[in-house]
Amino acid sequence: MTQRRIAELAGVSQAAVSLVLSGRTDTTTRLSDATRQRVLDVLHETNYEADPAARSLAGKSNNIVGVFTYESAFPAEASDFYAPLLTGVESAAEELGADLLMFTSSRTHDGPRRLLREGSRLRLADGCVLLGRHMDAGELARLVELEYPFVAVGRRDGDARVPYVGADYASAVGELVDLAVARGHTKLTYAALPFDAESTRDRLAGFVAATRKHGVSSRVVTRSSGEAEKLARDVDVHGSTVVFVEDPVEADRLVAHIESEGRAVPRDLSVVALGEHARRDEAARDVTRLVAPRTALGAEAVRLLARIMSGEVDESIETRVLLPCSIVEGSTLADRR
Amino acid sequence: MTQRRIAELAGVSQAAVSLVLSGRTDTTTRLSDATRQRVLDVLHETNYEADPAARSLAGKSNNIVGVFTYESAFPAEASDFYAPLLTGVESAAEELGADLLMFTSSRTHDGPRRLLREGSRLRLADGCVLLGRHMDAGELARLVELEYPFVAVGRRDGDARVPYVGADYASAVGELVDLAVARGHTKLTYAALPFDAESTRDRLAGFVAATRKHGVSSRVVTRSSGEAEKLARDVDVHGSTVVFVEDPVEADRLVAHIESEGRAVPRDLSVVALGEHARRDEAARDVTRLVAPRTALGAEAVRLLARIMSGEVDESIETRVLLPCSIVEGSTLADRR
DNA sequence: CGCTGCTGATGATACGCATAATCACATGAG
DNA sequence: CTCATGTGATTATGCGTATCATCAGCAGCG
Repeated sequence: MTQRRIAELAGVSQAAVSLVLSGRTDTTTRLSDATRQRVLDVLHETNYEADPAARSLAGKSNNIVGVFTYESAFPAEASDFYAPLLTGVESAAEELGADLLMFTSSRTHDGPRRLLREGSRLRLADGCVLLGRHMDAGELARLVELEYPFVAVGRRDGDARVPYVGADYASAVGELVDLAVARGHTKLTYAALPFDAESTRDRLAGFVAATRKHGVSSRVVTRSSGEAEKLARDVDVHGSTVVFVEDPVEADRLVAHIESEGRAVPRDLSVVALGEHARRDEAARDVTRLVAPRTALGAEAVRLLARIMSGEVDESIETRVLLPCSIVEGSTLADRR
Repeated sequence: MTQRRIAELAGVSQAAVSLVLSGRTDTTTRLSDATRQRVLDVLHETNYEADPAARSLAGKSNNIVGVFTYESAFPAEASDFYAPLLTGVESAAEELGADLLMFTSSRTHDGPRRLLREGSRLRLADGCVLLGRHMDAGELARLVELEYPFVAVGRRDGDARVPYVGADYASAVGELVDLAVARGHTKLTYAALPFDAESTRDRLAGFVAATRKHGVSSRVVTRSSGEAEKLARDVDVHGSTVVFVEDPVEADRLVAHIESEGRAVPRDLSVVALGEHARRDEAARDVTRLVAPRTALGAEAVRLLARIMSGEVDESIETRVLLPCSIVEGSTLADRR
């Protein structure tokens, strides 16, 4: 079913059909209400929808949002991370009446997925949301140069032209420090992940700023996962009463380790996690922690992308958004007053 | 970057570029190795990729697999059901080098999602995988008539022309009956869901065939969810020693109810579930059950779709596939010998 | 030399849509 | 009556690609 067929059925020209569909009512393009109605009737009868390929070729957008994940998104291992994001992406897309084009094809034989290898398969989508912990800065820069509309999920301050929607870890970590200080803690240890990701820097910055503000004693150690024992010793040496553990899994491990030594959390040591893993064991301790608004991140990224695509990027639009994290008070931060 | 630009750079015509890209070597379309190489060089330098929209318009496919879910796919409530399916879909698509177009836009204000409302947004995909418990038979029939390539996940025997990949529930239920009989059970009750879905009929058929084969006493009751108590009474009246519960959640409830009455499972009553819910509480009883190969279903559906799309549907291809379920022996089926 | 057959490449066209340019016609003013 | 004006529709064109038909050139052969 094409516009030409519709036109024949309605006894008009193809152009007339296109005009009716576009809904424009300029002075340059005029149609009488009668013919307009005739065309509309046929359109309705036939359930016609314009061929998106042809629309695209003619320079129109199709309400298709691209989704690029730097790893496979659905498998159980990855789904903890991606599922809430995709939930938000999907619901925002649904609100916008947009479909999602997931670029699953871009796996290179060994390395991570690469976006630009895809060439212009990208162009089928009107814009693209980028998900993943480890994005290639070079690719982001090339996307900017191509003037391809996209939004990264997660803070990406490296290139000032990269639009992103991220979680405001700094503030949330600051709040947790406030809470610890309010409860009488004056010696704090921060256990950082040995990554150099944006979010890692962000959390640490929040910690440093807040401890400085309160003038409390703080110390930062960098620890790989699985070193709960070493971490516990580090803390003891410093004499901290609370540890801020960046990796939530590691926080659980630390709690388990402390308790396995016959000490108690938070009586002997308080533990705060700067994140949350989805597969939290229901039976595990309710660790005091921050929770990133993952579903909101996905949804907001799509909405921002929609704004960018609609051409409203007249400087007035803020293309770098931080959403607040929430705090779960939990039961592992003692009151030392 | 277009073929015309490539052509200018290589000093040939646009048609030549297209011919090189197509890789054909007919007698009707000839290019000297020299020019071919020249074009290839330019193509390589520029990282050119054909515009999928134009390709599509010119009648070519784009390696895009459509995915239609009859409900939102990612939210936690639905993700139990969809996540494993999508995992399979994604990995098979990745193997095929295909991208996934997810039709999230087709929500009607109240009712379920409708596929054909989408009109030809569908056509951007070369074919489509349909996921969901409740598909509209009319829509499937229309898709067949449109000769649009698609594959349904889940048995759909209503219309003989509908290709599907489903789980072989009948055989698996039969095996479970075999197991129960082998363990000395002679009076069996089947608690069916009050739906008229294909899979429901399939499971019941397997039960009926197997009990008939063994010549044991069987009885079928239809029970809505949440009626564990009534179900338990039904079973007692009949004097069955084992209940086959179609709804896995209901099976858990039944076990809990029996035990709350001071009776034991499987000592006083055996319970077999004809399915598995993903959110199984780790602490809950390890119910004897069958497990549908959901990830395999998704992957196989995409592979079948790929075969259909490539035009190999010369009757020789089986477009209706049943994959075997696996059996988890669990601990709720007693040995009565 | 004229014809055929072959090779290597190009021109033309269609795909379905959006849109600028154009046209037919009626109406009113001069 | 003629010309400007406005209205309602159509024609023409371009988007980028695939492909068929065509063409120029050249060699072989009678």
